[in-house]
Amino acid sequence: MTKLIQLYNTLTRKKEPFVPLQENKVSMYVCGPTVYNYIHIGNARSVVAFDTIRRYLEFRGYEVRYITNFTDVDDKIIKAAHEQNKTPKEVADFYIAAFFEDVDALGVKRSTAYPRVMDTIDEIIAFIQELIEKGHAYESFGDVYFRTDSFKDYGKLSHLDLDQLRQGASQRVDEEEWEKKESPVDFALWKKAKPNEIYWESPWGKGRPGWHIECSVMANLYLGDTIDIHAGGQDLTFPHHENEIAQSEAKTGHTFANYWLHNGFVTMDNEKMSKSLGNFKLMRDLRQTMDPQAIRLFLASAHYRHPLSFSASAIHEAKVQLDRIKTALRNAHHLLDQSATLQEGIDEAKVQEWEIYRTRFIDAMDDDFQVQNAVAIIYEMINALNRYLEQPRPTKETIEMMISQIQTLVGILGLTDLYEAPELLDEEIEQLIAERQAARDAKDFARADEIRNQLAAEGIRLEDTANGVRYHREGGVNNE
RNA sequence: GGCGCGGUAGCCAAGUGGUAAGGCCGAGGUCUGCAAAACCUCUAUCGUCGGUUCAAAUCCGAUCCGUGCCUCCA
Repeated sequence: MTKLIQLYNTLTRKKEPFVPLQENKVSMYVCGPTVYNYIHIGNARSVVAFDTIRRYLEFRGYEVRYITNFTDVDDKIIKAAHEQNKTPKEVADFYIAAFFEDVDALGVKRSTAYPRVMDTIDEIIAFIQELIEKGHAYESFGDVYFRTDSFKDYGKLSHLDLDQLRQGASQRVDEEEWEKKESPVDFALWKKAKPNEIYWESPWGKGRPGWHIECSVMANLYLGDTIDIHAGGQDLTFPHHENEIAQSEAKTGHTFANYWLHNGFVTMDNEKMSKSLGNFKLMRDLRQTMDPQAIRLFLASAHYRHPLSFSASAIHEAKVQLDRIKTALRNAHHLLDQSATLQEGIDEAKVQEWEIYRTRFIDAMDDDFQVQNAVAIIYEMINALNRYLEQPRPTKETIEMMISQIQTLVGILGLTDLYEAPELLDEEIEQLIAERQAARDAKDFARADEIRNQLAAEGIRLEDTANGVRYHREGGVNNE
């Protein structure tokens, strides 16, 4: 694999060949959630999109250091804490635990580390101090602001014009801020604590970090001055990521991140799903009635930068597709279990054919992570597998090769454990299945169907095949 | 106003110069005692108008519609 991965870089607005700083190693920072609520499917999309990219980079042989933060100091958390009569840390801890439950269900791989603001205060203060020393920040009435005019590249990521931003901001900023800020576009690095707010001691008095500074500090702390990939939702491009660049590059004098990746939104009725609009679906609620793996497959149904329209029927469609993959794997395994009747040896022509599928999958992913095209190839593989299983003389090793290929590629999409060996059945049920076979042999189809229906009522589905009875348990959520 | 994204079959969604991937749904068929699963076949000329070209969904111009960021938001 000598070809380079191409990825779309928000910074240059172009697809670029991906060349990490160190050969075979990738440093990646993805902005994590502010933990004052459960995550919704829009948040999940971001997590899943970059998890898939991370998994793909690992598949391509890179060692990925993958950092996601938790914002656990923030206005909304403070507000939630007051309302719930808890400390901010308690609120954060609660929603962090909930976050893991949600993303674990989606098959998201754990990050290398999950830094939290509360644990990074000292480093944040030191970082801000350095910015002040270098003239890029100033203290004002207990707050500290970033001096935007001191950073000549401001706006390079979002491609916004500083003068226009200044105009826009000047109309919005209130009188109090006017007094405190040198320029309306300056943003807070440190906020003076209001009464009854959580605070830390600092050279500027009691206060807490602003929103943007944490990511600059954590990325620097865990990944160094320059990182390979920085990612997040499109809505973070401005101001969050723009400000991160300003802070980090002003401090270090080095490029903060070489590649900026931004995922598109999940929409509801053609509108962006967002907490502020209130039109969101919590993962926690969706998981009650929808298979999380189907949700994950749904999230792979469009390119990560494009909008993705959420609907129950779309998830249902994904569930049907997921079942198609699972059924094919199950049927293949069923045939393998009849290995006495299978031929030995491997079909070299099939091996070659399947290398082509693999290559096409890689080509799709190499081109800015076109998962929806990669998934299309998986469906072609499923079709090819199903056809092969129907051949008169399939060989054991060939089937195993196909299963292995499918599982590897589907695993990159975070869909693992799609095949579970059929659980052992109760003796009673075994008896019934045997009885049904006898009934069928005796052409007593009424009795045979009766038993099949009875077992179906217990969630065990029987399928008659040329290679004996196949059964599986239908369980879990149905997505109906 | 500035900076973007998108308009492809009933639905979702690829395709960025050579006569439209894949999936869902639907119809028909094969296999099966039936069912299930699977397989096979069928279903589009690409928002509109104009231009460039031997050739355009794909390039250029115009236009209509939807939508995102510019303030917290994945």
